[in-house]
This record gives sequence, C-alpha cells and structure tokens, in this order.
Amino acid sequence: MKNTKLVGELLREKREEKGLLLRHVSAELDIDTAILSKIERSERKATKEQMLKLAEVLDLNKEDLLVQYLSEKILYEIKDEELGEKALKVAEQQIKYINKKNKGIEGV
Amino acid sequence: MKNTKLVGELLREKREEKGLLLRHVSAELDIDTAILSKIERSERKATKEQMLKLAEVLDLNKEDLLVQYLSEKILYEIKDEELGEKALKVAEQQIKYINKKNKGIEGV
DNA sequence: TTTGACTTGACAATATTAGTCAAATATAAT
DNA sequence: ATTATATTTGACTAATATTGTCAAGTCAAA
Repeated sequence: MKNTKLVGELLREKREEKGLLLRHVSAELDIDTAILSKIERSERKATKEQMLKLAEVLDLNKEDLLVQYLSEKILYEIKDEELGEKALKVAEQQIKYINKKNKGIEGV
Repeated sequence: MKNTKLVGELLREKREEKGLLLRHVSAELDIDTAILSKIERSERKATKEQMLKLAEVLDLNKEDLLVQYLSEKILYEIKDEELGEKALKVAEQQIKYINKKNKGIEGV
C-alpha cells in the first residue's frame, strides 16, 4: 500500500517541513488556528474547499489529497458498521456499473 | 451482479406484494406516510432504525437490506465527486488493513 | 363525483457541523 | 526561572442539513 497516513498527519508534516505556523496557514484558509490544529490531529474534518486550499498552500498533489480525504469521509460514514466492508464492496460494484452506463450515454 | 435495484424500489415492491398500504407500514415506523412515500421513491433516506424496522415488517433479509442501504449512503456521499471511484478503492484497501490489524489484536 | 391511496411542497423541530474565543499547556529563548 | 510564542482544549454560537408534520394536490377506481 502506498500510504497509510491520515490526511491530518500529511498536512502537519508538510506544514512543518515548510516551516509554516498554524497561524500562517489558517489565515490563508480564513479560519481560526484552533480548527486547523484539530484538522491536523484528525479531531475535525476539513471541508473540501479547505482541502483544495491546503493542497495549494502546502504544495501537495491535489488529486492525491482529495482522494485520501474522500476515502476518510467514506470510512467515517461506516466506522461503526459491522457491515461496512461489505457495503463498500457493493458500492464499488454499483459505481462501476453506473460509470459504465454513463460512458455509453456520453457518446450520444 | 445480484441486484441493481434501489432500496426504495425493493421496499415498495415488497410492500405491494404483501398488500400493505403506506399508512400501515408508516404507522409501524411511527412516521407520516409522506416520508415513507419519499423513502420508497428515493427522495429521502431512511434512518438505520427505520431500515431495520422495515426489514421486520416486510420480511426482508436484514443484513442484505442494511448492506444495500449503507452502500447507497456511501454512494450518496461521493455522487458528485469525480474522484469517487478512486476514493472507494482506497477506502476498501484501508478498511482491509484496519480490519487485519484489529484481528491481530483481538487475540491478545 | 366521491372516496381512498399516494404525492408534493411549505414549514417546524432537531441534530450535526463549522466556527469563534479565551484560557490552559507546551516549547523555546533570555 | 521568566517571558514570549505556538499549539491545544473546551465552552459556546452560528450555520447548515436532516427528519419530521401537515394540508392541499393528483390520480385511479368504484
């Protein structure tokens, strides 16, 4: 597996690597440092907009970060569900089916 | 694939098969018929508790229904996301990893 | 043409999420 | 040790999303 790090951990690492303070980055996002602190420690979820902004500010790959972010959102949704893994598999089958169907239609 | 029907469609079919009216079933769930109507037409999501009750009232397999229900919740979460399918795959990898880790710990 | 089943949409109540702020805790430099 | 700066914590507020009611509307069958 490529990466088992939480989004928050990635953000903190990269921020520190760049020598930026919470206050610098949170100012760009226009939120209090408290929230960014919580995001980095996975105590809160960021919004999608904040993620995109963070990718910019911290020079992280937007797509990779977003994928990881969405994945965590999905996992959060099923974290207490015994049937979560099964549901994920079904969801994957269904999204494949849907995407296949749409591909067929796009060309009309 | 086993089943491409939406949960709502399943519910409506089964209810009609049993000759039950919205009012009968919604009374058991203790909600207005309007909501059940919307649930059956996928205009609203049911709660987990409602799903379990519906499985009972309509003699549907609880596990299957819940899996399908959770799957739809997941899909709803990523319905407008270009990266949704990728995120799903990552989520699946990660949940496998987490479950494996927990299995290891359970036996301590 | 009325009756019963379902649908629709406006609205209200409630729950969840996103945020601020100030005080408490580190961390680090004098 | 003392102060200065960075981060964390938690109580509180604001905004948004979810869940529900209700009444009026549509539709089909008797």
